[in-house]
Amino acid sequence: MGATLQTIADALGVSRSTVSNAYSRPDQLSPELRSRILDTARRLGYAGPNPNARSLRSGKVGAIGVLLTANLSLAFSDPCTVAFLRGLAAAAERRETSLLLIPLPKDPEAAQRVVRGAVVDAFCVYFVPDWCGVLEVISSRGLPVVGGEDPELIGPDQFHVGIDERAAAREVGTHIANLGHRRVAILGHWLVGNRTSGIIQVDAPEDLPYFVTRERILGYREALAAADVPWSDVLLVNVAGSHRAEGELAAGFALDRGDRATAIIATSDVLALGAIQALAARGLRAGRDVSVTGFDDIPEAAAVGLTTIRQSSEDRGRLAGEVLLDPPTDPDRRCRVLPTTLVVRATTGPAPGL
Amino acid sequence: MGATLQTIADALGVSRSTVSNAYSRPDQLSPELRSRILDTARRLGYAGPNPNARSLRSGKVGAIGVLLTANLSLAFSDPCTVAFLRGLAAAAERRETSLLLIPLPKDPEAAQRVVRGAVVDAFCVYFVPDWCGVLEVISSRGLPVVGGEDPELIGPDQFHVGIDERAAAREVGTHIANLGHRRVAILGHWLVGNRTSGIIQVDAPEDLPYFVTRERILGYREALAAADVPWSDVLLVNVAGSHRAEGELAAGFALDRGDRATAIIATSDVLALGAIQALAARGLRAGRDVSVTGFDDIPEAAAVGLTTIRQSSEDRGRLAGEVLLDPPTDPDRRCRVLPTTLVVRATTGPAPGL
DNA sequence: TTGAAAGCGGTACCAT
DNA sequence: ATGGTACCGCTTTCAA
Repeated sequence: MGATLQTIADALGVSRSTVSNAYSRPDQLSPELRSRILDTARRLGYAGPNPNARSLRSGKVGAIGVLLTANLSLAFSDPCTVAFLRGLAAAAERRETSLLLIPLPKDPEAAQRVVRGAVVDAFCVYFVPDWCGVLEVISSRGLPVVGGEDPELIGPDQFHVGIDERAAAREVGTHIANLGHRRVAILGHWLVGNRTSGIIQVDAPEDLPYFVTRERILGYREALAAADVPWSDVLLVNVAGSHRAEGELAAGFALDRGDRATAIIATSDVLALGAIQALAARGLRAGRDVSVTGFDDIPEAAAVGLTTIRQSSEDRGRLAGEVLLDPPTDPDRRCRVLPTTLVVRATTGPAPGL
Repeated sequence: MGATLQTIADALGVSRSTVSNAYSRPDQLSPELRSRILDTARRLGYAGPNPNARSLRSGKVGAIGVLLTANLSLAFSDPCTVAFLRGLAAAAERRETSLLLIPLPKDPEAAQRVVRGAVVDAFCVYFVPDWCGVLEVISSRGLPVVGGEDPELIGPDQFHVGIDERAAAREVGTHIANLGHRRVAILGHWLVGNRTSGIIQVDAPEDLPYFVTRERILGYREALAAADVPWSDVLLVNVAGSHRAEGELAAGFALDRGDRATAIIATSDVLALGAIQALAARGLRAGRDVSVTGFDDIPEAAAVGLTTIRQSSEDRGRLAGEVLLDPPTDPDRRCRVLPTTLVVRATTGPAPGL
């Protein structure tokens, strides 16, 4: 406590450099002197070089910053995010690197401040709205970034690891259209920034703020349009969260009206599971009365027979970590697109009356 | 990139202090000058004060270090750990604080090095073996710690947030003994340090390396002893992990032998769920043929009717964060013991033949 | 092998 | 309101 390199140096009558070397470059001094130094340090209660000072000097911290929208606690509720972090963590620990989980304030200015001030060597952005400007801050700090969101990340220190969100969503849309559904509702998590769930009208989905949900919506729209289901006929429900209960609530908007939807497309499995609950509560059966699809293929999806898109969030996290920890020199490998599969199970079936 | 405070100062012919103030203390200079500074900074691609340098000088980082044993990725697999982190995160984000998730190497020396080098303001230790010496490193760094493990943490900067592990375990043991069970097996996660599951003999549980499992084992032993079940009759199985599959495997050791156990006590719900699977695979029913107990009361426990100890890992995490973020002045509040309850459900019943 | 000195990029106190 | 000037604690040439 309170002891510094100098303290030890003085106590032994050696120079600071030597003490520093005793910790950071053992080969630069005699083993004997080194052990004398280490002993004295222990005796004086010196904990070793101050990490702050060391990283200021060396420019390395040993941590990668993970940018997560809004509440961190939510990150730990969502199975997909947890899987992603698990993969990322696996990659990080192999290099004795830590993960700095950074809660991003809602206010863009505050968000930027936080990103500017994070003590890290690199960033991983996960589910961050386009407008908050954190990518700009990162690049102005000159730090590497990997994102699953913006495939336009292509600078020398910028990487992309993700899936083809739009193509995957298109598969879902096509599947639903092929089954003859014409009254379709889409439950989208955080389609818009506000905090309340409800029906919204989005004439231009290309302007939605979150890359992931935006792309998925665009994919659904493309597929439905190809099957002559006009976008204006599609009911869009914004879901202000990623919990099952919110999915259940949101599904209610699609179910409790005269022209009940015959198909509910959810942008995540968690929401879809909620929708299935909503059906059950109304005496309806998923796959017969109303078709339901999800996205992600979390473990529970298989258990309830949910039709969904399979992706491996864990792989995605792992790859993101690896890309950051030893950056590929080959520019082609700076952008990785992982595979997805449409998994058709029991919750989708022909539109009733066909 | 490459621009510093000085760069901006020179460009405007003002002093570094002023530029610094423009960022850190807006009230110390005229709004006009401030905006001129900020503009120039933007123009010159200056990202704002270097976080490393700032934290070296100010002594604050805005992050709390979370020490997790072995693989971080495991932390994200275990529902209990995830819940704990969720609570911790909730407390942290309220103060614009980040969480540095630190994977602790197996090797004690490496572990200490990592802890010594972590750029944080405080630590939270979660499931760390006694012998690795990280607590000592933390205290020599003079940083606050909160742990759920060692209630002996009582220094002015040391806090404890946990449950009475032993008393809770004692309740389980008493419950099992009261049901008449005499052939008892205990599945314990990480009872010993090695990486393989199997039957072990532990004559002195008080020497087990992990606080949490040690206390629980001691609690079980006390309760069983009080009911005249000698410790030497109890089958102890070490489980090298915290996955359901490992619980299933471990339960096999207790089931596939002549004097099959009539009760399986697991130190966590996840293991208990695995044990129930092991029973099913052998055509046995939990609660009738063999009683099973868990610990934690994770959501799935209720679903399968598991008898267990209820605790709130999320509360624990939240409280740990709060204690670190604004330390109680009252010494009594430096040690918080959260409540637990024995929840008796369907997986425990009278010993067969009674 | 060891030591001296110059930063790394800021912040904070004290003048002005 | 702005500037001057010590540091913060360590690493890193370079010289001895």
